[in-house]
Amino acid sequence: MKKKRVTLKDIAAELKVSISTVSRALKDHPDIDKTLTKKIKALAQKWNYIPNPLAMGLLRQQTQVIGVIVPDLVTYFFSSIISGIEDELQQAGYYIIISSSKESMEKEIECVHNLLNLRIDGLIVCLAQDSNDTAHFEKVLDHDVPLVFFDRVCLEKKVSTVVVDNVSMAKDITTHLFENGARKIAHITGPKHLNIVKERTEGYLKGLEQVGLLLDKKHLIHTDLSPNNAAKAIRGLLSLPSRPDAILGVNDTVIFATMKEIKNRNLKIPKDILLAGFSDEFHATVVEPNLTSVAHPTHDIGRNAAKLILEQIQEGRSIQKKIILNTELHVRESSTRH
Amino acid sequence: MKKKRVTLKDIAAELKVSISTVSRALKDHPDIDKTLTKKIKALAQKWNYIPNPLAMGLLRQQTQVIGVIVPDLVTYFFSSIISGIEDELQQAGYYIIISSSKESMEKEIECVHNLLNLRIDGLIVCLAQDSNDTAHFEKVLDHDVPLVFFDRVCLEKKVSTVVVDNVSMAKDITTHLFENGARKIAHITGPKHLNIVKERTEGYLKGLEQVGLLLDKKHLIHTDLSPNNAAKAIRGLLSLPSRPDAILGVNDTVIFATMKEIKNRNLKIPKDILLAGFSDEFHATVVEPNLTSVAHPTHDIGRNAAKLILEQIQEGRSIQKKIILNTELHVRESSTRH
DNA sequence: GTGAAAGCGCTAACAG
DNA sequence: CTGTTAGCGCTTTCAC
Repeated sequence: MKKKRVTLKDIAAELKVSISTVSRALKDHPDIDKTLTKKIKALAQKWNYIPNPLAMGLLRQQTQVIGVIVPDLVTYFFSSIISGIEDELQQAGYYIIISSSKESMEKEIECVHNLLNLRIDGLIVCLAQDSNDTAHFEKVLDHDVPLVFFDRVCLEKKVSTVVVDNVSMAKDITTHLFENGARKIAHITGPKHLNIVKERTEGYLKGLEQVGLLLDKKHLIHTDLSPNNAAKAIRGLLSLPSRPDAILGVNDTVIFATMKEIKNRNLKIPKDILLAGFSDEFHATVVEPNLTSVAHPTHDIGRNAAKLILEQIQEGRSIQKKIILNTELHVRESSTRH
Repeated sequence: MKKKRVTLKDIAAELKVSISTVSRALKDHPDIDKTLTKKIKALAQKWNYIPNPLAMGLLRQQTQVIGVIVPDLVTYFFSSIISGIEDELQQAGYYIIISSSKESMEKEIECVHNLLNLRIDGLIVCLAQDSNDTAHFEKVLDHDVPLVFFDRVCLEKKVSTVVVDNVSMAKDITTHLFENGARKIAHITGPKHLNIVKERTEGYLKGLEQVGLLLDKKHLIHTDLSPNNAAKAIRGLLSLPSRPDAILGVNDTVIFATMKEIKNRNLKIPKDILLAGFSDEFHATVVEPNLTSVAHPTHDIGRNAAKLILEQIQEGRSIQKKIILNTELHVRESSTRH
């Protein structure tokens, strides 16, 4: 037996008043008789009345649902950001629907359309790695749906973003490697169109310059972010006549692949090769040796993205803000020689 | 400017026909004139008409949304299960809303109510660790909302579940530890009311019995699943006069805490202590030494839970099925002595 | 073949 | 103070 949810109609019928009276009473409309209000509220309570969000949504043309699109669900970086988004949005009475683009633009486009068709009230996105077109996001803006990017961003002129200072992060980490004795510092990174790749590469180059090292072009490798291709890139690096004595990875996928390859060759970290990355905080202290990495404030990234969305919903108009969050370089065994 | 979504009304007005004609034409109703149908479809296409899910939902009393409640979002085990659920449901045209109970029953109850109030079409749950009451799930059944549990389950008489064979898993792993020389095998596990705890403990005891070891009661520890309390439990174990020479952890949290404590004491794995756990596959090959663990078919757990929900929605009635999926014992360095 | 009308649950302007 | 009405977008009888 489907236990039908109780509606205003049910309450009105029981109390022999009109639906609108019930509706008003439940929102403490001053016009309604206090005693009646009490009676109505009591019954609503007793019958466990909950307004039907579908009806409300239809009326107000809003769903209380925020879409979130991430490249994947299973890495700590993204799941902890989602956790932050959730914490912030749920106390504002919003729900989130999470979709995974699986690092594919095609899938990302599909996700955007699905969510738009669902009539979400806002959209929070981290770009897929091969997302090099913005038409689908323009469409989001066309529909006047609040949009926020985090980490991997685009359309920065029009859309609010939550990011970290990739350039200085990469620069600091590069000079740190130099200070620990590295003279041939390689950088394995991702597709060139991604802002995080561009910025981290820029920081890496600035770091080299600052410590007076020249770039060996063979030491700057653009690959994609998949473990297989990262591994291939690393094998290439390790076979070079000018084998690097330090590797800076663009993210954790790259770093873990790197560690495995280095161990396979019986090279030691940090003795033979220093290792550092932009990583997700969690694994870093579990692997051996512990990994030096830039800790992103993942939970805060999520919270801030959520706040920006809420702000836009309240303001009722698209705003453009850029929030830059602080990171911390966590120096651990993988990059220190004493 | 809010670009209003186009409605049947808009199309009807443009073509000077009635709304119902448009509605019918779009679903290829045989009554409607073929030419008219074509014209209507063409305009709908051109204007990018998408039915409003809110209106449909109100009409049909369904939302196409499935709720998912997990103890947390940030461990690989859960996020990869969610990934499986998503893969299955999205191709069936359903969306998922994920809530995290943060291992708290109170929060879990809140999540259930929130989702129920949202009028979800189904609910997939893994119990929070301190969830020892079922009233909130009875309420789900009362409302005739399809319900499926995975991994940590309850109400098995009435509700469909997706699980693994914990008893034999735990037994196998225990005998495996014995075969690798362990004679004092400890088991650190969680709250007694959880099925996975009960079953794994049972398997552990059966394993001991099979190889002819007697249980040292000090070696079976029930704690909660938090890293801090796990660590405390492990410190206790390691300080015992009868210090164990193998530890079986109930999950990855426990195992990682264990590893750290063992390393802190300068004990070696596997030389001094063997280690094995029920874990989430991913970290196991990243830590040093690689961890022996039972690999859960996480993606499949998710897919199957989703399938069970879809089945119940289609059948229109609550069914009770129990799907037991196979696991694999991945033997790695942490438990082998040669 | 096509249109009019009712209804899903709710709110809000308009009457009394 | 309370009821009536219209309408959010859609489907589905029931008429013609």
